[in-house]
Amino acid sequence: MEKHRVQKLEQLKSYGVTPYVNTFKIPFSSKEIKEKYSDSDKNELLNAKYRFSIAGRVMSIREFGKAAFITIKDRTGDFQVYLKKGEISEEEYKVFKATDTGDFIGTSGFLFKTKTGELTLFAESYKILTKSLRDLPEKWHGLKDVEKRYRQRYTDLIVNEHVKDIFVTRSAVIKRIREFFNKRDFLEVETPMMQPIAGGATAKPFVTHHNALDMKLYLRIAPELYLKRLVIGGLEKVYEINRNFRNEGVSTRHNPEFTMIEWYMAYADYHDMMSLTEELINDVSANVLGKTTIEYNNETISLKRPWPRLTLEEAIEKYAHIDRKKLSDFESAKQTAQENSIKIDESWGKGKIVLEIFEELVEEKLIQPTFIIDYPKEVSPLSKSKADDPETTERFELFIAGFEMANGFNELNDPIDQKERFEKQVLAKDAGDEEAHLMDKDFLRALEYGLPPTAGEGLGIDRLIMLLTNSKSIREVILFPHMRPEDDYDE
RNA sequence: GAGCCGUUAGCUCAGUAGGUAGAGCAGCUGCCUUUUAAGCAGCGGGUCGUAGGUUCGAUCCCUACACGGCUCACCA
Repeated sequence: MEKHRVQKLEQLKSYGVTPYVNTFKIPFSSKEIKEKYSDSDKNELLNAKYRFSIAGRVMSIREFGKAAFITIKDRTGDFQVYLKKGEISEEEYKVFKATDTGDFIGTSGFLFKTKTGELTLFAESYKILTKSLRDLPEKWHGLKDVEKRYRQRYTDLIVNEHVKDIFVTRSAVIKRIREFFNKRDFLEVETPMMQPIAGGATAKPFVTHHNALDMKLYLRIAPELYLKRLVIGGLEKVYEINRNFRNEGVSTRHNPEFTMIEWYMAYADYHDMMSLTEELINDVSANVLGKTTIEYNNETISLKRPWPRLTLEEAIEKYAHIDRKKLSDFESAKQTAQENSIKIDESWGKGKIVLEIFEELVEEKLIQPTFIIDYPKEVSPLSKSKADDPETTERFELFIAGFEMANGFNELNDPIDQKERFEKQVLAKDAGDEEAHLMDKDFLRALEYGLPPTAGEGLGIDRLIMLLTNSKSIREVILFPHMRPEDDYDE
């Protein structure tokens, strides 16, 4: 706390004025008032004396002698208040003198225009609604310290306008996504965040414990297996927007908890899903940003449809200039990886090696939206195989700006095949692969009742927001990104 | 988990080839009744991230640790 502020707090109390007012009614936001009167004639305003009450946080005070201009800020923007000794009571003037930037004030008066034509409220009454006991960051440079910005997001939001814009955009994007799916007759559902078996993805889960039931629970790594149970139950078209938790490293693209939308659609296939994805991202960008060409990290990205659909091998051939014949069998794939200094593990099969080559040599080059299709079965334990090629699955991933944005596939609905794949995962788990799937017997039972032909997809909301707000780090689009605790802070 | 970089006033940043620190904004005191980075004059403010070490003396050099950023690894 700042001494001079505490002194002013004491002063206010000595006047018999509370520094924390219970309520103050403001019928209109600053923006609403501006929209209505900004174009009004100066003299007309003076004659009409439109009276309003407004409130907000004091961002700056420009004082001279017996008058002052105060800029306050509410959620819709800034508004200027003019205050003149003699036009408010002596006591109110004393309250004004005890005002610091950062305080919330409430004031009533009439509208007028200054010499420079700025719509301003001429104060006839004045109150401090909430006294602020901490100094705001500096007014020109704002708050730059990244650590403080994330830890004290409230401060960041007060002084860095762009930060607020990102989260306004985030909210609008999610709202539009909901509308997109609702319009198409999808049902929004919520499935367990705490799961006895963390399935639906390959990732290390967080573990917790339920005391009363004395059982281990995992924070979910994906909602996938529950959503498919719902399709089995006849819901046919479902989606869920919620958090997933993965106990892995943090980076500019990874936060331990992140938001995904997953949706499932019976009687659709993965090509339908790709088309829907093109439509979704175009719709969201057009409606939220008003455009479908966006700048990201000094690249211009066009969302114009259709987006290329390349198989893994085609992409490697095109972007890494490696003949796909060199990927056709295990030995040549292994040799190709070694020729390109890509480290491979002894346990990997051909599919995993080809995927690794793709990730090392191609992924970052996929700046324009591109679907990579037909992934090896080896790395796709929940996807359906192609009818004419059982080692390849009908699966795609979407890449934009060099990173993975979405992952979708035709859902494996053969319970016997699924059981075999789970068994392989269990073997891998026993061999030390912490990310391998566990056997989920209830899910197999559900599949035995019959899952209609279904395609499903997951799309990373945070990454989509990064793309649409030109944010280089995922922390810029998450209000409270994960941080180590502060060991101490100044009082 | 590894490497590199950073941490100085409320904020943004300088700085000391080792002699306990400065600027602007913010704050305080004056003057100023239409300013908007208001202006003018003056004043106060720092265990220089933490703990050790070297040294007559450390904010500066060394070591460890903490937190953060970036890159890599893991991954979405």
